[in-house]
Amino acid sequence: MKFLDIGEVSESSGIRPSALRYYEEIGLISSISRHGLRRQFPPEVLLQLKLVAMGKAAGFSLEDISRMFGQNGAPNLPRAVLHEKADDLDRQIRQLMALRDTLRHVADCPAPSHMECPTFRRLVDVAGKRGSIRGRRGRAKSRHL
Amino acid sequence: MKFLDIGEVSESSGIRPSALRYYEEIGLISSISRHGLRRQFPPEVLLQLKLVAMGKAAGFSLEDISRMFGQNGAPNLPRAVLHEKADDLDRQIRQLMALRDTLRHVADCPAPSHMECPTFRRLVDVAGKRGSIRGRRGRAKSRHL
DNA sequence: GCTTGACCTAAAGTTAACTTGAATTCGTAG
DNA sequence: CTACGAATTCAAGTTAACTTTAGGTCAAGC
Repeated sequence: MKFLDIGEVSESSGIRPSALRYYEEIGLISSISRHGLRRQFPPEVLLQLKLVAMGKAAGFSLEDISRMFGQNGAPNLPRAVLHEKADDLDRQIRQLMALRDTLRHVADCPAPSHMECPTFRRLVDVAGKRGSIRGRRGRAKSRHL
Repeated sequence: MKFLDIGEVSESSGIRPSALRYYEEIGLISSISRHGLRRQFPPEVLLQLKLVAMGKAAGFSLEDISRMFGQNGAPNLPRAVLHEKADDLDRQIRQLMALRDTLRHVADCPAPSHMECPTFRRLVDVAGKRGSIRGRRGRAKSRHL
């Protein structure tokens, strides 16, 4: 039984102990037992935390993330919903690629006002004309489980 | 001179008037004049808001975004920094793709515990072993302009 | 046995990004 | 000219995701 205490988990995940305690409090991860007062984490927690990091990078709330991969690592969302989320991610990826290209363009284009540069405008106009740009926080929550 | 008032901007951007006022307050966008009390926005504001949406989807703070594309639409960051941000985005895109694939995998894989599924573990292990996973908020701000 | 360092809890504080509410001001249509 | 609706300001409230602080606990090494 090689369990990790919070300092080790923090060290190798790069997440602060206070955040790890918070994650446990909200049920995102869980420690397996205590050694005295100290939480003992199973090694899989590191993989879970990686998933959490990916979810955060995608802008999901911790609540969404724990619904996607229940503390056990198994999702408690129906397949269809997971596929929807994957589709959302595809849209978001296209947006990020557009932003990346835009950034590189503005870094290199010598035009004084980008607003009139056709290349710039074309870049910005990628990623779907209407809708589907799910906000990163707030009301979006009420819209999709 | 066809200017837009806040309701029209809100309507066609999907952003609430209160948010638009907030954006103006923090200098992210700016109205050109007033008609009575009412703000008049130039049409380019819609393009700017699209940029803002892309930046938000990437997890940048509004402050970061306004540094990237000053209210004029011209960035006030040096080229090198912009390229760095583009590189960050590339890393993030790879992460989102990994998450997307993971999501599709868990939706379809019938294994009871994903933690032991090799396909699952491989998917999660994409996107760089160490570092570079810039947090979405908080201390990261102090790290990179 | 005592100290030390890593951990603990509970409660309060922080920040970004908005939203809400209350009281007020316009311009336009009738 | 008056009423209406869309906008305005300013202050206060909200939420997620943590961090900070204060005071306490414990196991391991000397």
